[in-house]
Amino acid sequence: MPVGFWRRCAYLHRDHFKAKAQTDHMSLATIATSEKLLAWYDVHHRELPWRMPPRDIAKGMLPDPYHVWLSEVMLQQTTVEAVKPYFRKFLDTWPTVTALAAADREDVMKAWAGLGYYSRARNLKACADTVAALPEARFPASEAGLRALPGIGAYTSAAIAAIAFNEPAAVVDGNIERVISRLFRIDTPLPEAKPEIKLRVEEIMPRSRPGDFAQAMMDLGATICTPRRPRCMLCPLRDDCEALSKGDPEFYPVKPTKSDKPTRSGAAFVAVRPDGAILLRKRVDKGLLGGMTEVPTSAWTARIDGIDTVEAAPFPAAWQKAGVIEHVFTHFRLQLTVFRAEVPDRAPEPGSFWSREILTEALPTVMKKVIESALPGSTKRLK
DNA sequence: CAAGCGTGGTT
DNA sequence: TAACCAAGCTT
Repeated sequence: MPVGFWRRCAYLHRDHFKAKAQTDHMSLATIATSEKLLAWYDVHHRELPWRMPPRDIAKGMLPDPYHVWLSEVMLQQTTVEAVKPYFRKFLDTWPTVTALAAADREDVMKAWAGLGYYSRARNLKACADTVAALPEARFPASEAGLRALPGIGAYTSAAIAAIAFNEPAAVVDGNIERVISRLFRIDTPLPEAKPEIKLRVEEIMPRSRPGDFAQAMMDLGATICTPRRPRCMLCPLRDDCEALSKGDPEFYPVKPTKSDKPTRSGAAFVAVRPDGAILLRKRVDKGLLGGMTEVPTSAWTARIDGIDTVEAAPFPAAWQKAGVIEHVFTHFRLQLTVFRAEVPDRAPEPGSFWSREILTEALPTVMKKVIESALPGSTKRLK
């Protein structure tokens, strides 16, 4: 290939960037960075059930805002692999936001059971109800409009606006905080560094492809610019990364150390009726496991040697110790001593109910552990 | 604004 | 094993 060919290519390349800088109001350097990222994304993007690939975005298509919203709420502090089956189940059961608004709240909680952070499920339903009542039952098409809805905060509103509505919103999640703090070697610890990170994102964000750019940054953070042992040799931004040039990308972002979790303990009671039904009750609609279903338990004390005896039982019965389960929540560890009793049919106390459909109840994982320890096999779906 | 809020996977 | 982490929001 003649030398002139390559010179011409380089020239056209620069010309292309100059044109982009004009239309996107960006500097040449930041254009170069974001163009490298988008070129990488075009080839290496992840295929995800809720995602419209860049080739279709390029044709002018946009993903369904309902799909984007549902996936974004599910993905809050939750891994992609954990979300996939829930996303499919929700879409199968409630194909539109109108369908979700028409659903029973209890059915939504049951479908969310196991995914964690249950305020998300309560807010999801409240948000669906709100959107369904809007003209034409459409999601607001702006970041500000979305931000006002329950369960939609700074990140999610920007993400939906950029991905589903092509609005040039600055999307900042945990991945992007990591990528940006390394790229610009930001020594300010989180969360203090958030405003600076957002400014940097606004700087390098190409106005032409806001949704692809946000997802490209997240894919880069998830697959290349990982928290530990980042694969910098494969990174499309390796030549621009200040942390890499100094040799310490793994050091970023700077975060305060977390204090260790205390342990709480208590007792849980699995009452089994002759027909196999289990006595359950509903937790209040706020706080830990709010709105979810549980077996009767004692209070969970801050002591490891707390109330773990039959004295805390909801009613007298031949309670037998069935085991001890441990569970780790966000801010404490829980140790529950599990008691089981075969009991004759009895009227449940107010707020309690008998259930033979354990598999479909809104039982959080900790309660499935409790029941499983008392009645091995009862929470495992045969398949 | 710091604390509260789940769960499962990785190191 | 314990620590750390994952597409954060609410109060």
